[in-house]
Amino acid sequence: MRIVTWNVNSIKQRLPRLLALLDREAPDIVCLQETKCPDEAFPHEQLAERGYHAATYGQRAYNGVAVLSREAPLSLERGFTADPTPDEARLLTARYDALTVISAYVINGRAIGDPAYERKLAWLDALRAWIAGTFSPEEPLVLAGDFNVAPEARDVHDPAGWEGSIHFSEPERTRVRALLDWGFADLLRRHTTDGGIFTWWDYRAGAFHKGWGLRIDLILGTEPLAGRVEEVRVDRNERRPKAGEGAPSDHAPVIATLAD
DNA sequence: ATGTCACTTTACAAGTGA
Repeated sequence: MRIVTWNVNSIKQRLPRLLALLDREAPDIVCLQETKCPDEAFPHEQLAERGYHAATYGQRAYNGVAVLSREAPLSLERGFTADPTPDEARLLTARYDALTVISAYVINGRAIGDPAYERKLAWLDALRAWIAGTFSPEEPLVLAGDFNVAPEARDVHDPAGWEGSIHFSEPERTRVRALLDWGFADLLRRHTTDGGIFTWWDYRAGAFHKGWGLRIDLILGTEPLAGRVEEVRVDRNERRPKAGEGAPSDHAPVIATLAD
């Protein structure tokens, strides 16, 4: 089984690259974030031609998440109980026979001390509480998406420079650890201990070219899935300006392969 | 720290969020 997560920064802008990725990787599950697309405008037809069902929770202009799958989900849930920002389309749960998949787009937070930063921490607290009250670590569950948090120093190109900044403050890292403590594994860390693996590079200042990246896109899985990890990699090529049709997202896809 | 991108609107330029 292959699971992908990708913050596409507009499904409309990234559709040619997404379709190419489906052809190239043949994933079973794809979690998308920042689709920036109302549900009725989602490109369902092009995806159906590739054999994918698209479960969507979108809105105009901002946010928006989706789960693509070869099999139609048994049920869907948009948002979660006690979401502090219920008007923002940031979380979608799709249930299948073999597993449950959550696609999440965590609040960016802008800067330490910004009201959005406090909302980010509260959102992650509420998410953990909902997961703990809804699921079991014994069941096959995936929580994948843009966490807007780099978990550890090895996930940051310049840890000393980033320490205490947005995406790499201790309160944010504590929230990610709380999810791991509940019973998730960071699937990439089941495959490799290497540092310097990044999933996001700022569009500005030539950050990608300079290697100024962070690993903030994660695929978390409970043990029934984490125990089956064969490989987890980042498709950095998707971040290159001329690698595909159209401009790149500022995020690269994360691709996990699990034993069947 | 900021050399961009995608989106929106009392739209052909400027503000916003990231």
